[in-house]
Amino acid sequence: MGIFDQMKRRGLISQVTDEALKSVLDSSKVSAYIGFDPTADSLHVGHLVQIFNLRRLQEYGHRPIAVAGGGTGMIGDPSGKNEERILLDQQQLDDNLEKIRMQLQKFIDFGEVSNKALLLNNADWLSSISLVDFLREVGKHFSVNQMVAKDSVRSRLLEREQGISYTEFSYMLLQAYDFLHLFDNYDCVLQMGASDQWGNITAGIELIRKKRRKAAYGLTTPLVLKADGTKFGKSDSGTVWLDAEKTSPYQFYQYFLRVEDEMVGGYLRSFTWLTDDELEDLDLLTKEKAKERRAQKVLAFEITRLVHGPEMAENVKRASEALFSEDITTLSGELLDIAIADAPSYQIPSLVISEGVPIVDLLIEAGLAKSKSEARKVVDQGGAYINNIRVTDQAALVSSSSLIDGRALLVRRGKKDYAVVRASSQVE
RNA sequence: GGGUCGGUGUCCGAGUGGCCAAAGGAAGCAGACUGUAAAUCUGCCGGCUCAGCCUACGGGGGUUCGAAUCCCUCCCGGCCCA
Repeated sequence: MGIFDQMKRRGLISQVTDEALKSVLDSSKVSAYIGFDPTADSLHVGHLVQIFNLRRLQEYGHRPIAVAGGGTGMIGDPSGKNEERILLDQQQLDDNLEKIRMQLQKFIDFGEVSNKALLLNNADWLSSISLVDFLREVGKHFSVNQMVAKDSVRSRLLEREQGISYTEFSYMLLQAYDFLHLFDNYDCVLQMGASDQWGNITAGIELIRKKRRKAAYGLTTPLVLKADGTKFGKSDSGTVWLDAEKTSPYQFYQYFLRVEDEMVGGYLRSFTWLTDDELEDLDLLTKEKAKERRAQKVLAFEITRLVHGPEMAENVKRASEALFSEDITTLSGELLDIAIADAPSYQIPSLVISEGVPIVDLLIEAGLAKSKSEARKVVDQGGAYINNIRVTDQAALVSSSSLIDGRALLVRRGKKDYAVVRASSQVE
């Protein structure tokens, strides 16, 4: 089965500009690109669909091109945004770009294979073109009438309170120019992206058609959503990032473990390389033995493995199992260490804990509450636990007697937020 | 530049001199039920040295016993006109 059918089967295709794309992909090796604007210092799970698509392309022998938006990032894509963005400064963009570059390299092979991937920065060609040239070469081919009709622009035009600046209005032209540039210099004939990129992608295809009289293709993937219809990739604590510094592998794993039944099948298809048979088996298990959450477990493990590596996936899986087991206190010594090695944790000098630490302070120190008021409320409402035992007294002191194996204890807030508190011998 | 409407807590959005830490909704948090799911129900939802105090209704200044509410000024945004 070709890549097109494979993607289709997995529900990864929202729209294509031309059905002929299938035969193009099946009968030849092409170059295709996806752009990533450096709007933050890390990519997040929402980007994974696109990253994995590049990877799929490569597996099928095509050449993936990842374009880092050093140039377009300076402008700001209005697609999917209902308000004008704040412009990022150069320094921030550069920093972001560098981090994103590092992340992309983990997923796509830029090495010595014949169809090795390319990583380009559109600032290289966008920042050098003069405005007058750009308007003559690119702008001339677009009618404002059509641009205004594009979803990303129209919604902003219709909005009462929020307009759109000329800067953002121009964004689609820059992206169109990117495609033209890649078409000319890298034989790139396909651009992919999320469905909100449709307008920008077709703009590029039109530009190529008008200027070069050649065909280029576009393919969009469905926007990944959560069961409640909101955007995927936002957890309670915010965006789920790929950067382990911003979202710990433990939290990352947990996010996918908690995916709703009705979404898990789709996520497995988007984010893993399981075979059709495996997928169907898991679908069935979700349906008939939902309680076991087999699919969620596979999803969480697989995606953590892809993003953070097999070893880390194993560790956080173990940590999750240990933390959520009832008899945490019976775990001891070595086993405890292994279990909680990659759980969120912080250290507290043993001298301090031997004097007793107020539960309220402990919750804050462990990062489970933002203020004393919040911590008190949690205790009041019965949401505070030490070693999985509920603490209801606001004034309760936690002392060394709570330490498991004399070394660590477990603080929990609510059902699922844990922190491991380790006692350290040095006093700082 | 002119006119006009607007800027309220995480977001949306009421409030037009005291009863306002500010209606309502959403989000979020905790609890119950479950499966670390969804739905539902209950409570909470600015901070603190917590029957009190402090900080908050774009910024600054003023009027007043008292302002989110009135006045002045500045900043920001929408729309219309130039």
